[in-house]
Amino acid sequence: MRKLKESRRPEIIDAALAVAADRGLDALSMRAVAQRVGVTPMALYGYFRTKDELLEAVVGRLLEEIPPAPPGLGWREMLQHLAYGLRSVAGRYPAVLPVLLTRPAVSPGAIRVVDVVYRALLDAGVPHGQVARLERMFSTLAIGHILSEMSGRFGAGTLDPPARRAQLSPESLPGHHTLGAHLDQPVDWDDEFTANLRDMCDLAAALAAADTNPQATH
Amino acid sequence: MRKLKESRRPEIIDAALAVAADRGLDALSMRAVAQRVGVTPMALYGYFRTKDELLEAVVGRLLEEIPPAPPGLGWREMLQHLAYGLRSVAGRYPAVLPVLLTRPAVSPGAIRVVDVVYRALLDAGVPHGQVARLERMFSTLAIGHILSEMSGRFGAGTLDPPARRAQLSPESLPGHHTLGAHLDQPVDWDDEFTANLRDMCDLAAALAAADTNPQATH
DNA sequence: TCACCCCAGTATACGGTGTAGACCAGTCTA
DNA sequence: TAGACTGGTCTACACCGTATACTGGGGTGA
Repeated sequence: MRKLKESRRPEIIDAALAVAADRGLDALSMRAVAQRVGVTPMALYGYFRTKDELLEAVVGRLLEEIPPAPPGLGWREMLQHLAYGLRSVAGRYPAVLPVLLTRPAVSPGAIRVVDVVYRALLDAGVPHGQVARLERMFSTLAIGHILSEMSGRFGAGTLDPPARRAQLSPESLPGHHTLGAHLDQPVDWDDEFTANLRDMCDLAAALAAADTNPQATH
Repeated sequence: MRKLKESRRPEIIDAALAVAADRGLDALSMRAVAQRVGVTPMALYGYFRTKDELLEAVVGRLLEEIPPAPPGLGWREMLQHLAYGLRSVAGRYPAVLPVLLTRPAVSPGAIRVVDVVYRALLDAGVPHGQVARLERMFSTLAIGHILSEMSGRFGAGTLDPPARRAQLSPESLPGHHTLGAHLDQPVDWDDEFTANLRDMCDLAAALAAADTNPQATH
């Protein structure tokens, strides 16, 4: 089977998304997808050469599911709209997130998303030479945050924070000691995501200002 | 086996790193690690309750390999030292990187690293209530950048940028069109990493300034 | 000296995974 | 009507994480 079939690709991608959505990360197996489609596992290999390839297609579809921004938004709102859209889409299909951070965005849907970010940053007045970098920074942070949050990196691991800190002598962790109770308060990840987003926008604004007003830099 | 043994943990972690380093992350199986140690797979479960727990320990060891910062550094230099240190360690064991972004940092080594960031941000004057968030933002960005860079997300994928853009009608990608040649220039990832780091430090400084000088916000 | 227990490590097995390779029933075409 | 193509099946392989049951040897108390 040199050339891949096209006909049922969308159907398969849908099935994969459905499986990821309601049976979770680890359950996204070729067998599970195949069963959902109503077909033998090996039949999928007529449409995708490997599971990885299927996942890439899933990511493409996922980005296309981000609703397009309503017209007339300011650049901050556009970036917010995109980030929240990505977050909610990712929340529905957490299993494919790692793929998002390790594969180049080559599908048409992905390029469309990148273009929205470019436009927003240009609107913000970020110098042309820095737009691409800032887009990478923005997407890295957004995806990284969502991934960390959903995979549990921001969680407590096997120990809760106080017990964890007790492992080490307090005076060897002056930072933790100074912050004290701040560290034990529960975090609202929605708020944190919003705050990070605001900071990134401020950063873009600062870069824009530094460009039109060079002596203000540093 | 309620309580875990300690004696050979370091040896096992070393073996895991070695396996990941020279056979890739996919080959990092309990069986492979066990073989490296010269023991039966099930013997590992006397030292780690699950594979996940082993991976957490591996992350810890990796962070411990970051050389400690020389004393007397300013907060920007401390953050830089840490970020570059992480980047070079990650370069030695690229396969373990995804683990860094998906497991909580609970080992003593990891906590030490987090503490260094806390101290730097406190030195910078970031308000106590925002230090933890900024640390997460900082680490997410640093790890995310390194991971993206090393896994090829920042690369061109199967198409080079011009060909990729040609897939879509140019007028549907105004951002790409406006940026034009800027997008085709090769990127120096060292420079980009440094620039992102600088921006993050500026962000911290801005938050600190907004705190001591509230009317300057927004 | 002997019996006991503890403990590190082993052996086996279960239910899962991705996927290679051979095969097969229809349908379309020469 | 024979042959090729197409879409799918079936079987099998090598591997995964890990639960359960076991074993051989050293240390200790009687």
